[in-house]
Amino acid sequence: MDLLIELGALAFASRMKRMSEIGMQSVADVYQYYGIDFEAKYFPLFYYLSQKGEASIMEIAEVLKVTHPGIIQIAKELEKKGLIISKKSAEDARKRNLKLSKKGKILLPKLQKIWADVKAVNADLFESRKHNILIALQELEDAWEEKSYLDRFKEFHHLS
Amino acid sequence: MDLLIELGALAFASRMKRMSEIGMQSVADVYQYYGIDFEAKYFPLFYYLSQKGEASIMEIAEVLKVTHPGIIQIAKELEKKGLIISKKSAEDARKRNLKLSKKGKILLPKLQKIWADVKAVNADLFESRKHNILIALQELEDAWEEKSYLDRFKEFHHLS
DNA sequence: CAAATTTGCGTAATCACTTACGTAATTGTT
DNA sequence: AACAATTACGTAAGTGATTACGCAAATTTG
Repeated sequence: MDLLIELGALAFASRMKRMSEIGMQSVADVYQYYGIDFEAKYFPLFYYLSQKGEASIMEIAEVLKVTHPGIIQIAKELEKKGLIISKKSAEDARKRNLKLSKKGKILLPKLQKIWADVKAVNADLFESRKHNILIALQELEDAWEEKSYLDRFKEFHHLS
Repeated sequence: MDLLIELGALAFASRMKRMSEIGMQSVADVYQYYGIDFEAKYFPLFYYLSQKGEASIMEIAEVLKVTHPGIIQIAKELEKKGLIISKKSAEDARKRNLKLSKKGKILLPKLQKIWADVKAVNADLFESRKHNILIALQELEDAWEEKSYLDRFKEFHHLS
């Protein structure tokens, strides 16, 4: 008996988490396959810097929708590996700006090639299905933004 | 600019995790709304025991697809709250069996009512969409089981 | 323009798991 | 029956994020 199926929507959160962990591990496997010293968790920050050039801690945290201590931690690791550098902003002394280091810029093309391949495999894995999980996820995120779960719940109770 | 959209499948794992956290918090809100001292993370274990009656640590871990130390931790909390009890198995002295306590059984009907309501709200939230995330998730879990991500990746490379 | 508020960052503690490892009980092998 | 291998459980430490809190710099406002 697969209890997880029986639980259905109620165990949704755990299943999402497990799936996300599998996803992270999968990307880790790919980096290892290429013998590249890069972790899946670095991707959002590193990718954003590769596009934006330079950005402050808070800006990155907001765009990537994580908390700023999370960015600080990942930035610390990437800085230790020499892939990014940071310096105080000239315009605003509160801000610390991050950008790719020379070493990071050298690594970038290799990573971009991997990312492109990952994207292609993902396209096959995700987009070729009748129920597209990426679209489904986006719809759910939008629905959540529009009205909180508890509000939906209360509404349901007034009706029933 | 919404980077998360641009990232698409590549940031899939982080989005899954975030969504799962929102889901967990939502259920927590509902318990609080009812003034019930129960946490979202208890659900899988408590629900399984309510169905199965009695089960060992490892059995639960396998069914719920988490590691056994995870079960031990949650069981510890539930035991402290007096909602479950545990005793060494008579047949196998290595095993420790868990089951609902009297207090747990008294709480159960209230929880079942909440779970039923949550399920109804979820049905509206999840199933009424064009792209059903539960089905999509199931499809993805099945696909993953069938062939690992790295294998897909390698296959893609041999072809390209 | 001084005081109050807000913003950006950093550290510490916490959380819900995990992996790693050790011990005791059971099972399998000869 | 002895010994090896496996299984069940427990503890400790690690992970990748979070919340809570504090300080310093910038901005707002009376």
